[in-house]
Amino acid sequence: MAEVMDAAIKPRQRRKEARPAELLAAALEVFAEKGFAATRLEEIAARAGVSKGTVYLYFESKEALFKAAIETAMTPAVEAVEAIANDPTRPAAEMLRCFVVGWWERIGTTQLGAVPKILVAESGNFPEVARWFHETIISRAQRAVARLIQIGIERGEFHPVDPMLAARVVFSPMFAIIIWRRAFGHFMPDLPEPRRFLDEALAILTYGLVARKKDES
Amino acid sequence: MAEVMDAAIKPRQRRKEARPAELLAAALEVFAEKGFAATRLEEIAARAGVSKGTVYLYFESKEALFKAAIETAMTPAVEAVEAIANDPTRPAAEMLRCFVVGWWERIGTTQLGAVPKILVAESGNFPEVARWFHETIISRAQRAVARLIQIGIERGEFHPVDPMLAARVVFSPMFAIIIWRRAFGHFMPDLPEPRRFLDEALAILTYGLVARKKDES
DNA sequence: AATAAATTACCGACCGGTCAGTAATTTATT
DNA sequence: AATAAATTACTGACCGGTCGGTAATTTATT
Repeated sequence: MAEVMDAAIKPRQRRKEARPAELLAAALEVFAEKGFAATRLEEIAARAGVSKGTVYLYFESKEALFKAAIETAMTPAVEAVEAIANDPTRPAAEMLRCFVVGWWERIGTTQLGAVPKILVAESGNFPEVARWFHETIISRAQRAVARLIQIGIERGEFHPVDPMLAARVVFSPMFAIIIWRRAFGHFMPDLPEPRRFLDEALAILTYGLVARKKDES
Repeated sequence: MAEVMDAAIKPRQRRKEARPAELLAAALEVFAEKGFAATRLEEIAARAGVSKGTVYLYFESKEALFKAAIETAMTPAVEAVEAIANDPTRPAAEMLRCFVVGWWERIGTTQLGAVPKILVAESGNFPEVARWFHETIISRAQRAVARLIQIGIERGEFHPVDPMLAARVVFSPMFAIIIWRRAFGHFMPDLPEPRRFLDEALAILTYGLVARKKDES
């Protein structure tokens, strides 16, 4: 929005350094809204405050722009996310909460939250990108959670569940809320506050729905 | 496959009654794979064993075909799914399991499993369809689960959670596995057996990850 | 029963519009 | 003035949608 207005006021600026990043941000936005095939390069260009031709000064093709947008958006978040829950001094349940909340705040609430939806949508058309995403993002994060659960089990804090399966279970509510917000959020005023939802999810995941008769937590 | 071969052997069959259903099935398949914009009508026609022109004998437009494919696929499943868990004589946890397993078997394992992925992908381009899907499928099912949880709470079988939030939490693993299978299943041999995953999810949701010191379930 | 006439499901070439990508041109910067 | 950045005008491929024609089927006629 701001870029577009600037562009209207000051057309034909020369800002070689800033263009790629602005184009990538705009691309992520539009791809997230419309999917790959339905987005027009002209719209991306317009949102970045340039004309279509300019896009080709910085990117080979639409597909290259697409891949670059996803990779540059996600990669810096990966290490940060992986490190989030690596403080084994605290109780396992607390580390789990830290991880989920941290992931939500770093991915779900930001521009990056668009990426899962894009990849689900385009997995059929871009299997290589989907594979890359799954291996370097989802799998990696799930392995981290699985390790964390493994520690919890070894310490006797958790039931002896299958760590990898349990990691996926823990992941599910986060994945679901990110997708739901982006896909159905517009016309869904009754969508729960994500933090409340995640808190409830964490509570259920840690203590379960079933009330014990004897002792209460 | 069989249709295509038959078509190659016996071109130009006249089967007015069978065409619409075959076209809808083929459409659902291709739309699920490629998304709306990227699917070519010619491919749908080919998979249904007819030519492109024939599609327009039975459907107004690509968009009409898209909507029809989704609606006719989902609608018959809705009532069945809603009735699944309406036997309040059994324990709440058992009803919950019934619902999740039933949903998985009726939606997840069939052609219908493609619909959630399509709608996530196209929610930006077809807000009306997405809204319809959310209201008549997701919301409806979640309300059913919420009612079920409410009963569990009133009976003292469940903790006093927020039923609507908890319903979404229960829904998440099912939603996630359906999406994951369709989006990343092809190149993911290590994806868990869905039934094992759902069993683990149910176990965690009902009893929680945290082990109680005093009594063991 | 055989054949001709009428009907209609189906085909596929074609048209028009759209859009990714490119080449020619203009404008900013040094 | 030289060059690099950005725009504009253009091209060609592609695809949704149409339509004249064709072949399968039904009905009428003998």
